[in-house]
Amino acid sequence: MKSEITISELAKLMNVSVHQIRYFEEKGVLLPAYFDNNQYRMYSMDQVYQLAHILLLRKLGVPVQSIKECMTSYSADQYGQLLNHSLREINKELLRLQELQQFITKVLHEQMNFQSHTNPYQIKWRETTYLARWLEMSSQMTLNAKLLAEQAESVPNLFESDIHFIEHGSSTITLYTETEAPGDFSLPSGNYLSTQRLVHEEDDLDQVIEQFYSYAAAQSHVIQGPLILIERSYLSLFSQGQLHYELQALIEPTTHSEKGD
DNA sequence: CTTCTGACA
DNA sequence: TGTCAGGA
Repeated sequence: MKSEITISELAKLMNVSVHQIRYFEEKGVLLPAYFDNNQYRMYSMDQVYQLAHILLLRKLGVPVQSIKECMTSYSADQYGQLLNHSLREINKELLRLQELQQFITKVLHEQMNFQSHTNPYQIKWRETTYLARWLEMSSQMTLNAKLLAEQAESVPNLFESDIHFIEHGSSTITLYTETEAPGDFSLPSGNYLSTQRLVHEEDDLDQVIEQFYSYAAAQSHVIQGPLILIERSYLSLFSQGQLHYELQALIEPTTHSEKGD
């Protein structure tokens, strides 16, 4: 009996597809031990070891194209460098995944937080927040694609961040993203009146803002500083065609007696 | 039933 | 990389 195996047996043994084995052959990295009379490829133990090496190199990120010269001419030292390099790549990937993981949990938390409140208005304690200026525009102007495209400095994951719209004075609105201290601008810690809304049209926002101020007045909250509009476009994932906004404004530490039931 | 080549998405 | 055709 012959000790060689067919391509499908090799594939099953090594947990790869038959196609992939032929592909390796096409690229000259894994030749069969011989061809049977019926043109079937036959593989022996040598090929098994060889394929194991190829698969290992693939896992290390070596493209199939370069595996040939790798296996034929690499010194132990060069393999050391290769291993070191892929270790660095893996660490980068790990970091990327951890950031993604953080983002996902953040979205989940914010989504839960948003859904859970029956009263649309809340008072939130906010620690000092540092903001990085990213774009300034006139109050009249609405944010459009052209404006974004023309902006030279791009924020890495702009639409995964909380974009703060703050009106300074009456004619300009500045867009900020959160950052580490010191930043270009900071929001003081304190109690903020907050409301979160989903809006269809950007124009609806004006009404929400009006309502916000009337509510504050009705509750005798004295608003300090500018209105802060936070856009979380990533939360719109849960609601087709609507944008998620949060309005916040610092309120004066009221001394009203709140312990009445 | 298995594999082969070649083409294609 | 998977899948399909058409032949051996």
